[in-house]
Amino acid sequence: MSRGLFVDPSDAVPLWKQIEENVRRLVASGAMKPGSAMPSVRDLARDLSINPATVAKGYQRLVDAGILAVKRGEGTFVAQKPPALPRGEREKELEGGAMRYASLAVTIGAAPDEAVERVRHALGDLLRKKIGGPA
Amino acid sequence: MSRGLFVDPSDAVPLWKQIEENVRRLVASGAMKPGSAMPSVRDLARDLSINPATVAKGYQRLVDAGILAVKRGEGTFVAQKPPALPRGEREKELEGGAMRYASLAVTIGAAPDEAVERVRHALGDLLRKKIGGPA
DNA sequence: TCTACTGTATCGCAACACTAATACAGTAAG
DNA sequence: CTTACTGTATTAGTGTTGCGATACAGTAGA
Repeated sequence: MSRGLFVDPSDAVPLWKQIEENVRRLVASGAMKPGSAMPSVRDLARDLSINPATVAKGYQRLVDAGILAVKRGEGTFVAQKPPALPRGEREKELEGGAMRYASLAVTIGAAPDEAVERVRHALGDLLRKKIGGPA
Repeated sequence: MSRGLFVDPSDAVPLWKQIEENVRRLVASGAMKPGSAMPSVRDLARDLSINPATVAKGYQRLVDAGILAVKRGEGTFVAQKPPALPRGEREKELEGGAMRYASLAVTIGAAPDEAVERVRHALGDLLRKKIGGPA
């Protein structure tokens, strides 16, 4: 049992990024509560059969983002306050994501209504199931 | 005037991909009509101050996708029938994009309504302004 | 035929990213 | 103090990718 964390080495997405995104979602969805301990880089690396440095890279980015906090020599923990970026940054992120998605939709010739509906559905899924992890 | 095509070398996105995406949108939005001639690889390369092979790579992918058609020795033209990928593929693309965006929105803690509204707005912009270019 | 234009194919160079291996530094418990 | 555990930093190997230069092949018009 690996605490709900999985990676897929055959995926084009880098391992460290898969770790980062998975943890982001686990925290954002409340599946991992503030203050709880993350598996150590070596433990998780052993679980996933990858190098500890790769796990460390994923953790590091999450620490930078304020999602994880590290007590040196003790371990890594979920931060007490999920950061929830400053209003400005948050809007910028969302705006950029919306543009990318809209651009894709237009490019493949999808009807705007369909594109919007698809997002609504995806959002519903995500919020309902919290996070399943990878299926 | 380069027919509404621009690229930004300082952007992380590859030049050939910028070309590909711009043309896709120009065609999808109707700004470039079926049968109309594209600038030659050399002309466009000169305009953009890049290598013809880079333009050719962008064109090649568009030809493969059925968006452009080439008459060897004459030039490259917008295909008569914008392909609009097979239903399956198209849906898959859209679905994936929606999931990515929804995931982002949830991660940064955006309200679903706001996320949806943001997409609607972006779509409106894109369809109204045809293409904005790099900006 | 000759010339000037089309796109195509191939090669090489440079830059970048991912992953892993190894050695280092801090903390806690025996 | 010693040991065993934390995370960190540095380095190296490997593969991928972007880009450009050059040579090749087909078509149109004088």
